[in-house]
Amino acid sequence: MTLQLKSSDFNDDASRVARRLIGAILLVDGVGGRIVETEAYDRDDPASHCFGGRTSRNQAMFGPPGCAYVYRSYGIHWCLNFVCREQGHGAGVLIRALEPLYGLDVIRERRDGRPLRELCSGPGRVGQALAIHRDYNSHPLDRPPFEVWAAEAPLPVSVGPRIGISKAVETPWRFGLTGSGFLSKPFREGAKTGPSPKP
DNA sequence: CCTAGGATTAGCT
DNA sequence: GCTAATCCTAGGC
Repeated sequence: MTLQLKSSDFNDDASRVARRLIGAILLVDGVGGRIVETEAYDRDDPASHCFGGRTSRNQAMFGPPGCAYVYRSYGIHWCLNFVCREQGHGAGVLIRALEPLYGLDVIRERRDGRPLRELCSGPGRVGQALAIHRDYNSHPLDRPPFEVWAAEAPLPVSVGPRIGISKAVETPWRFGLTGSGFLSKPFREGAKTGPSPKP
């Protein structure tokens, strides 16, 4: 049975939500695919945009869980996060990569005809492929144009340090679908966790 | 007011 | 591996 995630599903630690989102389906106006890579960011986390408290930029992360937090990266890319925890806490999950599955023609056009492997493998690429922009900031994820469907089966998940940050570089809050060809970068060997092997 | 630098990417050496 | 592109926030004065 497939379930559409609602706001209460995001009222939890960002690292747990990030782990649980691996394998979920993300659509924006029907365009998207399977989430294969995420990162968690929390209020008491020097690498997080909400470290140091509320500002005009990060206010969405202090809003209700289950909404989008959209930010501009390097003046060029729009990146999408899912707000976590109870309202006012300040936490989120960065969507770093998708396996593109729905609206491939639209995605290819937005991504300038790049190869399949490069369509959504990186947070800026996801933003471009799904046409993320600032108007989606604070928008609820259980209402159009967003749809997020829960992963259907337990999946093998790799864990490792987050990418592209300069603080808290060792915190292992990056999660990925083990063996996926759509990750932004490979995980170190042995970084696998996931469902315990059946005895 | 001023400005350093960032949860990145693409293209070139 | 190196770095330009490009914007705008956050923090300092």
